[in-house]
Amino acid sequence: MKIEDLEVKFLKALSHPVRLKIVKKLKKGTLCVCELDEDLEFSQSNLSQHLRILRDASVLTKERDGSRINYSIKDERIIKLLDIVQDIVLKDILDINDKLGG
Amino acid sequence: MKIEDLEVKFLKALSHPVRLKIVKKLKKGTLCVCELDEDLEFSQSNLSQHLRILRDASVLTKERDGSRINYSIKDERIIKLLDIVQDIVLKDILDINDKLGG
DNA sequence: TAATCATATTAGAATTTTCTAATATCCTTA
DNA sequence: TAAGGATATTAGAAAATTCTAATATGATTA
Repeated sequence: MKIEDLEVKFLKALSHPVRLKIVKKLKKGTLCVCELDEDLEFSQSNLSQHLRILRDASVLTKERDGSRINYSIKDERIIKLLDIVQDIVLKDILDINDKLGG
Repeated sequence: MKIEDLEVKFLKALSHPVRLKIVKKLKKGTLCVCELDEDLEFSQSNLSQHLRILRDASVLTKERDGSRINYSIKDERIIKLLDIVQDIVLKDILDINDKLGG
């Protein structure tokens, strides 16, 4: 697989409301699937599918701990990356409000 | 629209091989549509559609110059962001090769 | 080792995205 | 103002993604 395809795969993994929420939850540290499942409003199998997509794209890693599976963000720079995305989007909202507000 | 939706929209815009290629082409600076059209292997209307998606997601901005339209990256941090994505993916490839190679 | 808890996989329907082809718009120049 | 060049829009078919429901796997405990 070419580098560009991997980049697209990586970005695509983050481009989903549920998956982005999952990754944000993990910014503070490792969580098991059961904890991730808590306030996400959809089925367990769906969560599992999203986790697989995030793993396959190298966003998350998993590790077994007894009967539980712990997930964590694979690379610290992913947190930085999400912060940049947030900044860009926020700036954009502010710019729009400026133009509307006068 | 909520912040998270905008973040997803932004990331989704970048998550397509053609669109990522377009944005990378623009890292060096502004280009008109005709220049972007050059070595991209698909129809003009399709290119135009991708450009709209990138605009709508605040990745690019456009500006008219006579009969031409120039596109550029809206926020410098987008370049930084793409570099981080590349680094993460590259590191991942190297790690995998390490494990395979011994 | 049977039962149970935690997580993963599969199949297929529903939704969304993408592309092509046709057409429209908007600027420039003759 | 007609013609041509540059870009955008639209409709709809094709392809990809997402979700649900059912089932499977794997570890723990009774």
